[in-house]
Amino acid sequence: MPELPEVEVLVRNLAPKLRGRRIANVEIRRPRLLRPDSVAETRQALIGATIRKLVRRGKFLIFTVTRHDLRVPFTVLGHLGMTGRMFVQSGKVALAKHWVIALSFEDGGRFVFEDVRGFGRWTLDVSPLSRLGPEPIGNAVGEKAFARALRRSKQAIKIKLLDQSVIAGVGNIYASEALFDARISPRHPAHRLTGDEAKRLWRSVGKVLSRAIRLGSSLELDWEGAGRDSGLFYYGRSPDAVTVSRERFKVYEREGEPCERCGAMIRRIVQSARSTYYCPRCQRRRRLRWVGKTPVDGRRGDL
DNA sequence: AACGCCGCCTGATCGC
DNA sequence: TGCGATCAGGCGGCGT
Repeated sequence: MPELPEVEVLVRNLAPKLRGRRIANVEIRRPRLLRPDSVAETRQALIGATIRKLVRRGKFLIFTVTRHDLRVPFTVLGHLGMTGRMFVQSGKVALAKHWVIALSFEDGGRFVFEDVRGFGRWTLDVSPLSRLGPEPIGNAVGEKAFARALRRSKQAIKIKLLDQSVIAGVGNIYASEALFDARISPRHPAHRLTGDEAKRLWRSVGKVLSRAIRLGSSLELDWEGAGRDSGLFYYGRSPDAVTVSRERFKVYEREGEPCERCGAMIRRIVQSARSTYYCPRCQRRRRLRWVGKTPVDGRRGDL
């Protein structure tokens, strides 16, 4: 599933290929991805427009677009959902099997958004951006807001890491990976994390995501027509994708395998209908001792 | 305001 | 072997 690192690698790859290209035509196969816009609105806005810039925020792709008849640039917000892919094609290449949106450029090239399940987004509505929490990398001050959000919630910390208003860009894979790195139990109630644990977790999230970005850029994958220079990897359930990606994860989808730190068997639990993987020995809950009405950190106990 | 739950969606895999 | 059931899960919306 595409999370922050996958989107970051994708954006770095796409940005130079899209910059300055003028859109001649827009084809839309699944209008649902445009919500709340209509096909007509989208086509009217984009045909004749030029892509100027592409950046990432959380798991969103932010396209900045200009038009001769508009004084100010506007924004298209993209999201890969669960199964989205995007690539730029040149020459005569067949459209990908599950293409959902295709932009033809005046120079003959093409931008393709492919999405098997159609959970992605492609919209002029930028309101989702305002609900995002702090960027976990390259953001020295975000830790404060992150820690504050954790203090407000009694939910398990794993669940909070998936909440994009708490921290932007973390998905199911890297939530487990970050908690393993920080040695924090996925079941620990968010508001019970100490200041030190919150700081450690924030740093682990940054570390795990940064590493994934580094690894992503070193891998090749030939997306239909995207070319072998794409420097992209894709995590999926097909045997090939798993082989490519699995080695990057220390706990994700490793139930029953030994923890690389302590050798204990990695476990899988279900939280909010999503799989969580963790090491039951490295990631034990603190056992709280109560002195009167005040919790005091005790030794690490069982889960 | 926090939180649980549902709907969306299709391909791979499971179970009988 | 065949086929229906189940699983995978990001996110917006809705009800409590």
